[in-house]
Amino acid sequence: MAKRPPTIPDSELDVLKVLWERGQATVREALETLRAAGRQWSYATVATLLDRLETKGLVESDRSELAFVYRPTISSQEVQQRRVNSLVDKLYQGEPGLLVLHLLKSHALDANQAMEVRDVLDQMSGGKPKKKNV
Amino acid sequence: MAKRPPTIPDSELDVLKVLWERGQATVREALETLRAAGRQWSYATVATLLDRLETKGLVESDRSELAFVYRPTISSQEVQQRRVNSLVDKLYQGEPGLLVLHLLKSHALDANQAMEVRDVLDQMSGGKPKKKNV
DNA sequence: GACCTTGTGAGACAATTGTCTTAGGATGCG
DNA sequence: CGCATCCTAAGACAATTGTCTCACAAGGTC
Repeated sequence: MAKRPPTIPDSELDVLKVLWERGQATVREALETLRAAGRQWSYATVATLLDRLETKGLVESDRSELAFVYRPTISSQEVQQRRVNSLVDKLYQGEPGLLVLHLLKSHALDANQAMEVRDVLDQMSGGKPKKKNV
Repeated sequence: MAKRPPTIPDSELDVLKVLWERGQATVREALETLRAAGRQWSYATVATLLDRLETKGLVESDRSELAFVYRPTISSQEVQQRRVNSLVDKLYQGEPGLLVLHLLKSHALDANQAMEVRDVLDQMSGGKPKKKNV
């Protein structure tokens, strides 16, 4: 009986991102940040989204002050993890490698990132598989 | 005026996958395939999903026979592309490289795929890295 | 105390998604 | 022909998402 993780719609994700950035925020603070970032939402909309996030257990609120202070209870890493897994399951036969290949083929990495990737690969399978049949 | 691509909900995606696999299918054929794959849908549900996909322009139907024959008008590659781009935009600052790193760090690749990845990397920046502007 | 200002609570309301029911047209068979 | 099938059309209906309106409480201000 694993309760499936709640879905996070786009609008809620935008609000969650603000909380990740600042650590915590009131409705008004989140609103300002979102406005600055181009979202033209009303105060009530942000309040609703935070409320829904709390219902889903993804943020919690400190209600001791007049304006509630919201804090995320889920990390961006965890959300990334979920989204990536879901994508891999749904469109890459559960094979993360296929997604990696797809990404590399359609978007060139800059030199730094390419190097990092090589490093990770090298560390992965112990040493570096130098020669093999080709 | 770019009309944003239609969203493809999970249930529709499942039906679309059947069409990709078989090339085309009637409602009943799709239903059978989905049943075999564990989806316990009614005939009408599959019909509705195909209809919605057609409305969105993602499949087209040949109506010359009694039972319409549906065919996808979008490739799985294209859907993958869209999903990946959206994921990268929303959770990886638009940096595909970050997603690649994340994937490699959390899921080890098998040797073959690792090799493939190296190949792609090598071809990418025309050989070894470590060179400034070109 | 009478008034603003900020906040929350409750819920409206349309679009989308997930799934199905029902009505009626076309076909096949005795 | 008459009836059982199979098919599509139309739409019901609840849950979720995207956004907002309205009413009303708590606190400051003069």
